[in-house]
Amino acid sequence: MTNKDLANAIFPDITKTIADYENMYPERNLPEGAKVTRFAPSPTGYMHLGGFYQAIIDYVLAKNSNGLFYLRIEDTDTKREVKEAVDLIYESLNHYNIIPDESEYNGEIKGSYGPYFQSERKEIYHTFIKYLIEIGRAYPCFCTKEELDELRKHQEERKFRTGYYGRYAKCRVLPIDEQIKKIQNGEEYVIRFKSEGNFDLKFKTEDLVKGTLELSQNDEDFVIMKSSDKLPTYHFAHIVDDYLMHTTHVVRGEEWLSSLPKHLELFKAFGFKAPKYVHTPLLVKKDGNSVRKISKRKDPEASMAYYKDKGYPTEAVIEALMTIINSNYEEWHTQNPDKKFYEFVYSPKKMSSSGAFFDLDKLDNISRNIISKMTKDEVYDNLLNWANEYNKEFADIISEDIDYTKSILNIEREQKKPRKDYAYYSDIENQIWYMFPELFDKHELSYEWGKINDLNDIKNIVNTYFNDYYSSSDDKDTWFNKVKELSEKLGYCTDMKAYKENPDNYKGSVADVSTVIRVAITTKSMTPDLYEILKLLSTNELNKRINLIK
RNA sequence: GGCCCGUUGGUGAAGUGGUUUAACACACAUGCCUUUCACGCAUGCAUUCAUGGGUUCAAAUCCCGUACGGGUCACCA
Repeated sequence: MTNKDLANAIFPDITKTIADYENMYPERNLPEGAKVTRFAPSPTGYMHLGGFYQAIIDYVLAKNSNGLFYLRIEDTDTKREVKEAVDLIYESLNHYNIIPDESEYNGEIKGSYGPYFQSERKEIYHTFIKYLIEIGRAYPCFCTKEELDELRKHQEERKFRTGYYGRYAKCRVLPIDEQIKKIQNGEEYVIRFKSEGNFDLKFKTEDLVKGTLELSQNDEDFVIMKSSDKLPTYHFAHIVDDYLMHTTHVVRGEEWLSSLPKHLELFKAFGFKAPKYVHTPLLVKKDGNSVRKISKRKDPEASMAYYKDKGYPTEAVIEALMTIINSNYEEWHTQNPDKKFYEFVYSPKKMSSSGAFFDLDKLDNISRNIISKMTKDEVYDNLLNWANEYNKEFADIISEDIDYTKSILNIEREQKKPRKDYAYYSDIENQIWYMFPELFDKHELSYEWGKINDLNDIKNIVNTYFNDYYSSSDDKDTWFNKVKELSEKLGYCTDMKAYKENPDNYKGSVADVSTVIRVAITTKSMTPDLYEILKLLSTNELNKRINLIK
């Protein structure tokens, strides 16, 4: 009985060899230095910010080098799989226009290195495992869950390192004929890798972010194929897939660092060259005094859906992430405003090696700048897209008179330093509702009167102004001169300098009068240019609002 | 607990032995501008790089210890 007999007993139907697959998936025909990267999420829930952040790195790395970026779905854990997760992954990438060069979705396959779902690659994995068994580097293990629990307990009590290794790996010394007999008897088993490493020996390896690492060799006979569905574990699938798909750079979270020795030993066992690794720092969050990994459950902003729901421009989210990825991105971007984010040359070395804090304030600031630089048409289109999905009622209102809505969005926009009122699309309604009669009528009105808050004074100012002074055809200077005339007539100071020097000498200033008019019409004390607002509202609407003040 | 990684301001960080009195951006504060707000402008915000020691003429930068934080120790990825 030889290892070959054992391999055949386990995989009687596998007839292909590794060489067959190597022929099927030849070296990619790419320019010198091209990087092949992949985003390899497991479909266990929604699209996580941390995953997206890695996808961006993959994408930029590929684009930087005229390489290729593909999407591989790591669905080997059937228990944790969530149905819609794959859709969410695709939708998110699509929303941000991070389009993989190769992928598989809804039966549509792009690329010839697939399948791109691990669950469809079983036969490939089995071929590679079969080879490992044949050369004596993998074996079936019949230990039960109870036995393994027992082993761990035993090790913990003695303060030994836990795990299935060395003399604890009892199944690795089972005679072959016994192994075959158990299999033929239908006993449950997993396949384990037979490690040749020595934990007391260290080796050096390079990580593109962390630099040189000194790690202990792996000596664990870890599971490479599960018993239940005969699917490989992550460790094994990673080696096979990234080898056959010719991945040159593996970008993943630093939580994988500790299993690197396992992966490296596997590559070595096959005689394959390992890819370069980019272990990215985790995205963290301040929680009281402690810092923790950003969490799906506790932090809504961990989900990519959060940014879409709120209506952040996609460029803003990407820019915020790029800033974390390489902090010199921002400077580069200001110097190269017309370049695409993926033209930025990403440097893993420049990446911070500690956990990065994703700052929502910073995102808002970036987003305000981006929206402020859009044309009114762009803002309108983006707003409408967002509203159609998340605020139908508002979508209807802003679609009624498109030009009118655009005029509102255009207030103080076409100037060298446009206003930065909006950080995200869901915020816009809060800031312009008073421009729409139907929203104004529905709104519970609370007037933010300022210094002048006596109702008689207010009514006097407003009535006199609109009866005797205001004309919708006035230009801006005339308009403001009239406000001044009114102020003068009513005894308010029109010279702001003089007023500020001796505020007590006056009952108020032209600023206070302006505020009264502003609040009377909009209810708010802080709005964009009042002149523009008055010009946009109809005379009827103005009259209605004036009469509303009681 | 073992192993691994990390620690520069409220945040992202620049910085790899001397031109750093620690860049830049965000946030915050104050002032100016201004009919409000926003914008813009100006100023302030780490006498110090977790901490102790060492190497050196010279250290945030190199070495060692300590503390703290994080990751990982599954038939999960």
